[in-house]
Amino acid sequence: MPKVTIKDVAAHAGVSVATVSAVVNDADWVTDATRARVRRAIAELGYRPNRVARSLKTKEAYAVGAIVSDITNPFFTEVIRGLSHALQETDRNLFLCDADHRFDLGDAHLDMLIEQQVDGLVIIGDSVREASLASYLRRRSHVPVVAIERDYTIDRVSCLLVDSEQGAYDATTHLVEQGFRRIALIAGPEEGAGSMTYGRATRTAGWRRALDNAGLPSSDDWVARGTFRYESGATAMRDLLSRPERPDAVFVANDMMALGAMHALHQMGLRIPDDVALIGFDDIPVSALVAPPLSTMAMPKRRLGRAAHELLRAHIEHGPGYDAVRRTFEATLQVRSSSLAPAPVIS
Amino acid sequence: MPKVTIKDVAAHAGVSVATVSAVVNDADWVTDATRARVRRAIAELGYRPNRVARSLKTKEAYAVGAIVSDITNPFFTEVIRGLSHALQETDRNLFLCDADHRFDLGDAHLDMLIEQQVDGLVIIGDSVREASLASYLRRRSHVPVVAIERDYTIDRVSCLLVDSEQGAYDATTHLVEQGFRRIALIAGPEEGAGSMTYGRATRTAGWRRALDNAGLPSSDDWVARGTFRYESGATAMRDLLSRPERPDAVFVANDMMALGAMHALHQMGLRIPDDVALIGFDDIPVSALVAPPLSTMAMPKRRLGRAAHELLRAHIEHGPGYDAVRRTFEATLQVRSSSLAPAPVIS
DNA sequence: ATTCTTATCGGAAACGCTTCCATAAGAGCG
DNA sequence: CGCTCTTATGGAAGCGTTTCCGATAAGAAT
Repeated sequence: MPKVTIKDVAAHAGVSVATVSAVVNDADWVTDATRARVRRAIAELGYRPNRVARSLKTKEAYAVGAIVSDITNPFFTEVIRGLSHALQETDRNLFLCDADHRFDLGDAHLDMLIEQQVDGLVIIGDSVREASLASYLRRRSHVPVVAIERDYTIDRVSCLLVDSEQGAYDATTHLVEQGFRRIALIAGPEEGAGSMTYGRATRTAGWRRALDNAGLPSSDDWVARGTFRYESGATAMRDLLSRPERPDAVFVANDMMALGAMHALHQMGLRIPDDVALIGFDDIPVSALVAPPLSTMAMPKRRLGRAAHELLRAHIEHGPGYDAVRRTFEATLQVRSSSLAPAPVIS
Repeated sequence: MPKVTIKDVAAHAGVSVATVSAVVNDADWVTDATRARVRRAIAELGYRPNRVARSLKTKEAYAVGAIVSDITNPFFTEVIRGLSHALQETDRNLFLCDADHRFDLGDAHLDMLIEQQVDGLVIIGDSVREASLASYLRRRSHVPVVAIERDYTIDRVSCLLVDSEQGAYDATTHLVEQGFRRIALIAGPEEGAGSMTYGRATRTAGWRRALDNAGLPSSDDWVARGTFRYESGATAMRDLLSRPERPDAVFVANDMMALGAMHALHQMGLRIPDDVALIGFDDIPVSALVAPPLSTMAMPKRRLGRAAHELLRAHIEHGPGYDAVRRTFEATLQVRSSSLAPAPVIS
């Protein structure tokens, strides 16, 4: 079965290729009679339009590219699911690239996606360096770009962020309200200085504001640092427990580390939340599954994905010269057992 | 900046488009001098070849499509990572589609991928019905297809499977060796009859063989069924515990359900493995993180992804008329705390 | 009956690239 | 020095679409 093209259909239906194209694209000038004839020919021959040829002509790829910093991270896959669904509804394909935390891979993928003429780009997490992206956008076609959970200060790049400071504040305040008084923090990598301005970096600020607000201490004696990965959470927890004064609660900057902390606590025979309470950030699916279920700040993951698509579509339709958008979403408190006051026993 | 095409480069370098094409594609007949000149023109203009145009001419998409039944499932994302990396090395793109357990979505994606002229297809998990795939392959271009963890009996479709029967046998035998005697099973959906022949379906067979082998009972009184999802594991566990005789160990057909079972056990105040031991299947990353760490049968996830790519590439290069391959991988026992004999206390 | 609209359709160019084939210029040869 | 043979390069067709514009036919208007 040699591929059947629009010409074959035209011949089979006894019309011109222009006409076939018209009925495929729902042009309004085709007679019902011929339309039916063409439709029948299409069905009989099993014709499917060739998107590649169409793209070449229309200069639309009917596809967007996405680069994600870590496809095995549950947080990101939820975002991708949201994006993917939205895309599917507008009949667009998704080029998905996994950078696996490697910037060189991210750059390589960026290259390919541009060559692939995608009509939009979404960057999820920290997968592409600011400099790489900026230089691409400057010297090459300026495709619309929207970033999720990554804060770029590049012209024409829209950013979808989560209000980490406020989220951290809410999480910590929740701990305060539950009666905890020695509230430690397991933060992400050292911020400030030359480091990039993640949303996450400000989680420390939110924690501090909440404690200041409650008249509780927020000195560096109460903070340990991790790398956002599971193991580093365990290490940080052990670090915290080895200090002179033991915390009775810990706010952890993301769930993966909180899970690690939980593991360390279990190992040392400490109970959660009775001995040490815990609250995380991200609300990855696993967090509800561990014992005890982990309290956390929930992010609108699917919505982030969908929003990225909507923005992209708006940018694409608007053509060059749109205004980059910068939108921040709220994280909402998700209370589970790990952060509850020990006094009134919860079943 | 209007897009710079091969013509612009040719003009700028004072050569023909054919020559530019030749140097881009590393043809061997170009003089070093002109090659250098063209290279410089390319650099100065920031030219990047248009893959769409190239694809139209060469009839190669330089991309493969993948349809995954659930992108939020950690098992699948590991497979995808393997696939993605392999693809990246051969300079091919990945169209990734999430079917979200919906066959209609899977079909829709199949449609788009075919229109997109991908040069290969990999189907991960149960995302596309056998009938849909068969009809596509019959009536349309026969692109190479390789399925992972899904057993198709379609001509020209290669399958990469895991030896579930043997894995289940090993898992159950491990339980026997640890001294457990009342070993229950939480299986997947009802098999046999008209249901499709998952690799997973044979996990029941492996469990049974191990018990028969050890002279232990393997009647239906010891088996509960789930849907491979977390909640169903909890339900099945409660079901099992409500029966006259309580099991002292359970082999669960996948980790997600095992996690659910674990949750149910915790809720009822039962200890693992002291009261009931547990072993799962898949070795998703979370399994190492829960308390107690879950024993499981590890699958070569990344290798599956890479193998899919290699097969696909072989099929593509061989052109039509290749022989479909059917390869099965071994699952290996991953012992953690959840399945250890309670007698000698483990730290 | 003639002209003018209007609705419906076909011809053909173009999108950016690859590739086959022709061609021009040297090189080698008797 | 004319000839062939090689080597480097350019011309042009064509991949499967879309789309502009012109052609045709039918009916309306005169």
